[in-house]
Amino acid sequence: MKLIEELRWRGMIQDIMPGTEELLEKEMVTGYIGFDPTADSLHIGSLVPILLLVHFQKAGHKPIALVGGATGMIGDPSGKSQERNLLSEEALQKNVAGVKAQLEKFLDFNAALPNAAEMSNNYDWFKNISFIDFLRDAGKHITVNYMMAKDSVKKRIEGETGISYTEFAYQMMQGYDFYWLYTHKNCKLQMGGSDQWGNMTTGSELIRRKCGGEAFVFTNPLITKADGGKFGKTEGGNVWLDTSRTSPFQFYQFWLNASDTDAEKWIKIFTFLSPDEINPLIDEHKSTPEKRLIQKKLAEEITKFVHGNDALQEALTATEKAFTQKEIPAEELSIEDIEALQGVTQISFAKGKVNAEIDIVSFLAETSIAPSKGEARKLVQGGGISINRVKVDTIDFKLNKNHLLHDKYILAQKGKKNHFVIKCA
RNA sequence: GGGCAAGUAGCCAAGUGGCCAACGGCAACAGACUGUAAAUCUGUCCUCUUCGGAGUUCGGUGGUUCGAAUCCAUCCUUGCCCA
Repeated sequence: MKLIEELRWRGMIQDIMPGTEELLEKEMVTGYIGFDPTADSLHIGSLVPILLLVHFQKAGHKPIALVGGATGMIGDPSGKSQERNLLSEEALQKNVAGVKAQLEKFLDFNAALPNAAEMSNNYDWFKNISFIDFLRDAGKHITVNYMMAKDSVKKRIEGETGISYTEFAYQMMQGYDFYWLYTHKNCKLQMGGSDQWGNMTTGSELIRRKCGGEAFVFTNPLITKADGGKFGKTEGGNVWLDTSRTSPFQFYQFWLNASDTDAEKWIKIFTFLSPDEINPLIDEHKSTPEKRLIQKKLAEEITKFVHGNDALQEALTATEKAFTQKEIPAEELSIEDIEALQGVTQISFAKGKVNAEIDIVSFLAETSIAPSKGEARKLVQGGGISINRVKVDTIDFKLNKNHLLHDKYILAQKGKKNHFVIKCA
């Protein structure tokens, strides 16, 4: 399958400029995607652009991952109804470093390849451009009328918060990035989320007006959930690509928990499986949905892609112990079983307090399973807490040394899906 | 610089002197049902709590009043119009 054809099938193309497909079939194209350093780790929202770059490179083209060290200092108004706070410079540098390190894992930078991936930081060229130069060099070629017609800007102008000059100028910077890459790296294509369409076309417009060049863009649809909720959020917040923030087990669980409709769409987007592999899976899932074949395959593939096979195996084992074997009484679990719960939230607790007997409310608050005693009480009263796989049905429940498994562990569950291993020493 | 309008809990949004920790919706969390799904129903949802309460809120600050999110003054922020 040709690249664009495949991406269309996967549902990864929202808008595409006419001529893009022809260009990609004609020659090896250099294309880029920009990543915002808004945090020091990427989260799964960035997976789609990452995957786009990987597909792009697999198809024989040359990907550039651009980290927005300069643009991150300004703030993109796209999709924001409010002016944003500026990040401090140190925070930004830390973020740039973190994001860069993660991106490096997914692309092939082997310089021997004709289409070796490259990494750039737009701070490298922006730091040397003076304001006057920029106004004369770039600003002169784009009219304010053109800039104001962009959705991201229009919404803010029509809304009641307005838009600062700083954020208004953002699209010029992103446009200049494209122009710079076009002239210095022969980069003719920009990809990105559909909310970036306006910023991206400003770039190809700038290239056309400044040097009569032709540059193309296409966007992927933003990932949504069928129930309208925000993609990439769990009880614990964002799902990150950094294992110290989101363990492989939690990462795997996120995908496993996808609803049927979402899983069917997501498996095309987030895995490299071919139609021949995916279509039968979808059919089988329709006849036996309770097996959740799509969810399992999706979770396996994407966990392996992001964290590697070892991490996937750990996640699978932990899932097995925590969910599949949940009928086994906690007392019969071996030390190995408990320690296999890798990635489940681990908490240390003073053994002395358990030996001395502690009430459930204090225990939950002190282990910060519940944020406060009041919350702990409400959770217990609502039937949301289990200790060693037995539901706690009274707030008078007390923990003592008889609850210690193998003399040091306590298993706790908040709700159906949040497991905790409390290690007492 | 002048005139007008707005600022309420994570978001949207009601409330225009006591019955207000503040209607309603969304999001979120927990329960039932289920397939660790969807839909539906139930509870919680400012903070802490010995569950009896206690404390801190309605852009900021001062004031009027027995009593203010609500009235007055002033300041800040934002939008619109005029110069």
